Amino acid sequence: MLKKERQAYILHQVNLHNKVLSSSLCTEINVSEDTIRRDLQELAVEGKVIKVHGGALSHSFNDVYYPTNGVYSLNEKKVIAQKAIALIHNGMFVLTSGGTTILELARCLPPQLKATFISGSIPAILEYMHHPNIEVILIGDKISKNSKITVGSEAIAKIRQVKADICFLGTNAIDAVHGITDNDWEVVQLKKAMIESSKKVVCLAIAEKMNTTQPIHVCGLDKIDLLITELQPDDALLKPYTDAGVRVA
Amino acid sequence: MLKKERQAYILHQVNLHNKVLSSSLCTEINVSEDTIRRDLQELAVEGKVIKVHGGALSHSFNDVYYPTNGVYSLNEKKVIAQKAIALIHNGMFVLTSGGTTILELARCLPPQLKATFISGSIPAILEYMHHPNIEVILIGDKISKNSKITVGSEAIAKIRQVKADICFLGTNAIDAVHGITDNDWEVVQLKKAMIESSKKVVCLAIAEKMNTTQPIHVCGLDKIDLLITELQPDDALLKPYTDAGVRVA
DNA sequence: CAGGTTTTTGCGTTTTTGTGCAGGAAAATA
DNA sequence: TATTTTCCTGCACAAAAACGCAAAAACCTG
Repeated sequence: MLKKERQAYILHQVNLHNKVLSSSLCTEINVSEDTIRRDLQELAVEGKVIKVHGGALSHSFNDVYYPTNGVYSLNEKKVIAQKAIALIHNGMFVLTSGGTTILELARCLPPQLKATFISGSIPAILEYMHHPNIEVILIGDKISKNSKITVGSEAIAKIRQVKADICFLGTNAIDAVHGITDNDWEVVQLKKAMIESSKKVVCLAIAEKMNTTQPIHVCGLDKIDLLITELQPDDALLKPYTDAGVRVA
Repeated sequence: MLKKERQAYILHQVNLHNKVLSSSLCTEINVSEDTIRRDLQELAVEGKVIKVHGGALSHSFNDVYYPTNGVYSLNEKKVIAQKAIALIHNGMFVLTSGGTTILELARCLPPQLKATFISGSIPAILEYMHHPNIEVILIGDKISKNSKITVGSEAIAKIRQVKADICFLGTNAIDAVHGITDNDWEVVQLKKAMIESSKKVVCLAIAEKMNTTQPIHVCGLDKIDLLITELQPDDALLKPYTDAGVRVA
């Protein structure tokens, strides 16, 4: 990895999360802590980041620190993302839907990972594009402006053509009886196709979405190989799902 | 292998992967590392690549990580965008390439306009999505990270399926003798397909790009219905093109 | 086409750059 | 205050770049 490349990655991380730890960066990029420190030093004198003890901060950090907004339930989603990332290995073909949880997954992908990501979600694609080592395949078709995802028969046909190793579904509603449900007919069609085209289906859901339903049926629990939430696997909330035969993490 | 040939190959690799290592290039092309270094040096002073320790980076590398602030020659591009917009009417199917000029066109679209825009350029698509009344069709395929556009046979096949009313091409180089040329093989393939799929081909170019050439041929002037620049139609610079039968605006 | 010039390329040698490591200083934490 | 973490300095080593040089190829040119 080139020096400039590494610094660009660091900068991207800083701008994304508003802060970076030198300790975590050095394990991510697999260089010594000194190198990271020197990089942060350089970026600091260039005015790109603010260097602090233990890492660096984004310039806009001061502005966005007090309002604790950002993405809704960000920490929960980070936990989910980390669990999901553990399932992705080099060389895999990964199919993903859209949604903020998927977005967080995209942001947290380790830079050394070499895999192919396939999606029709514009925000997700934008994140994948920033990654140095992953190949990005975009599913094309008409764009649904509110869900920012490509929808339509062409998109579904394309998804049917791929055979992915794993599929990550951001979930709007999941319930032990009704399985996964959603509220956008076209998005549901896509998710169905994605499930059919993947060897393994992983469902990402924050606990809040559990035991809720939406009007349109996506699939039953039997189609789901793994359910990832921010909870501990033995949490009582998850029992109905394990009882139904779904693995949880 | 000729020197020019080699440099074109290097440039292509840089544009394709955003970076090249001198070490890998010299084994690929089978020349000494010095030669590669000299090539990269030359390409760097020509502004084609950014030379760094260990290899070189694409110029658009930075854009991938830091959002492009000041667009180059913004005012000229605004003028061009306005002229182009005058050609778009309600109900039209519009095919566009990528590039900052196209982006400016996207930003300046009047909000009442109802049309369908088709593109594989991610930045362009993002702009179109913000528009209240236009339909957006995204051409899918593998994403080229440096040009932020989808490239590949699937994308070309999709473009061939459409029959657009008008096609706007952002232009890297145009010349009265060689016509339109570019430096990325895959992007050229797309542009060719777009030209074939459109009733009318409009070429957008800032004057600076005129009378310059790039290694790869896109099309001759005979394919172009209209050439839009920021210049007055009777500007002397445009004479070679009007003489060749191209309408200018 | 002979002779000279320029361009291009490869090979040592020297210099610079990038990186990691060790030990002590400084800062945060308890 | 004690202890851990982070930081800084100097140093060593390896990789890459710069430089000078020479051989070879290409190219003028009368």
